[in-house]
Amino acid sequence: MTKPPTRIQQRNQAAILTAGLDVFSQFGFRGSTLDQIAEAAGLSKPNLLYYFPSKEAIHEVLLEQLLETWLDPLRALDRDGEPVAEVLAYAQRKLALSRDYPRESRLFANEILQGAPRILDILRTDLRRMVDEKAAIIDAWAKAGKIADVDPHHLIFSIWALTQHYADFDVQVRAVLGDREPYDGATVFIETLITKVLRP
Amino acid sequence: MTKPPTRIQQRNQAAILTAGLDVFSQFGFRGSTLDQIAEAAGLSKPNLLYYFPSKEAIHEVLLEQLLETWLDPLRALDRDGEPVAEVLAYAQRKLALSRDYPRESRLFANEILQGAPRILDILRTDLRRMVDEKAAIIDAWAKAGKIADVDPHHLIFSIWALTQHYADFDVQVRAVLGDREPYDGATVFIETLITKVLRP
DNA sequence: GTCTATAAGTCGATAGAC
DNA sequence: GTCTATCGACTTATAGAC
Repeated sequence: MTKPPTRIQQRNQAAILTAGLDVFSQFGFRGSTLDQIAEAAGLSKPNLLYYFPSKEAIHEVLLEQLLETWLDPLRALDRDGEPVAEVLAYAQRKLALSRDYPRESRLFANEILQGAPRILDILRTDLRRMVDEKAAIIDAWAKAGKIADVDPHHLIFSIWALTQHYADFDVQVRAVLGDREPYDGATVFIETLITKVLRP
Repeated sequence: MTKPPTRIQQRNQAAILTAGLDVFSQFGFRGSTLDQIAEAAGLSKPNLLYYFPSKEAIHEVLLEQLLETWLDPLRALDRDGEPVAEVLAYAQRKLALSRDYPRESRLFANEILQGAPRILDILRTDLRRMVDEKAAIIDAWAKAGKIADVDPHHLIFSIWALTQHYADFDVQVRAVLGDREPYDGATVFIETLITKVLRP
């Protein structure tokens, strides 16, 4: 019998995961220390390790939580919808993820930059399967003349690149834009871009 | 009087910088160790520190070398050229950098992800100045009706995002594409995309 | 549940022999 | 120029008092 977590357990576990997300997303797994995470969580280091058995365990939970929701926008792409509207909606959902969950985006970027040691199998199986499936839908739309005939895999890559850039390179984007808010212009630009690219 | 470096010095310094690029680009500054770099360079750790005074010094040289050439493609964008061809050529030069210097791209990505602590000033001054200058050129082309009227800053961001994605997320791109070579499709796709986006 | 204290190992960097 | 040996600080993780 596993006892339900007390309120104090829930609060501390949540604080540790939030702190871990802050630190891991900035410095990557190897560049992060338990001292940093413990301080950000407002706990002592031994107390942190009372809730999670190791540094690796915290990182693992964060990656699992991330992957759970990361593919939802693509999963929602519907072969029975209006083609251009479907791709546009996908890109805007992905951009909203970058805006609302930039730390999650950077956690993912760090993992990929380091060679994806913990999720490479998932990329090669689950991710590849879903991308191939959605690419086939886009290709069918193109062959039916409903959208322009562009490479569907690279179309999906371009949506990933365009949207994640605003989270992962946030510092650079803001350094160049100064006081202007990035996401206002990004929303308009990406809509224009996709509309033009897909016009037959 | 600084003596000219001997052949053995040149060889070891080059080996250390190459090794440092390998390691720093994968794990970031904090996640990298001198042991890793020394082993990759084929030297003992103390011998490595005979050539460079510190870990920071190796990283600093690598970042300087990177920044020297990183902005060359954008610098070459010429207001007197044919507008669409100029932007296309810029994107293809940038894509070639990703293909030929992926470690440099990932070194830069790691630095930005960590908040750009060592180059934030450069981003806010030199980079911003050059982007604003080139954005003004693109804007003038648009106002003259030579290309479509898109936000020039976000156009430049989109070229950065699209091209760097193939270096920084190389593992993911290859996991999804399987055996297909990424850069063949990317070259065609990006040319199509930019042509369509810029068509008035 | 939370703490202090500390074990056990790794890190960047140095000393000194050759 | 290159090595072995090592210092002191830091890092993950554990022991045990409260």
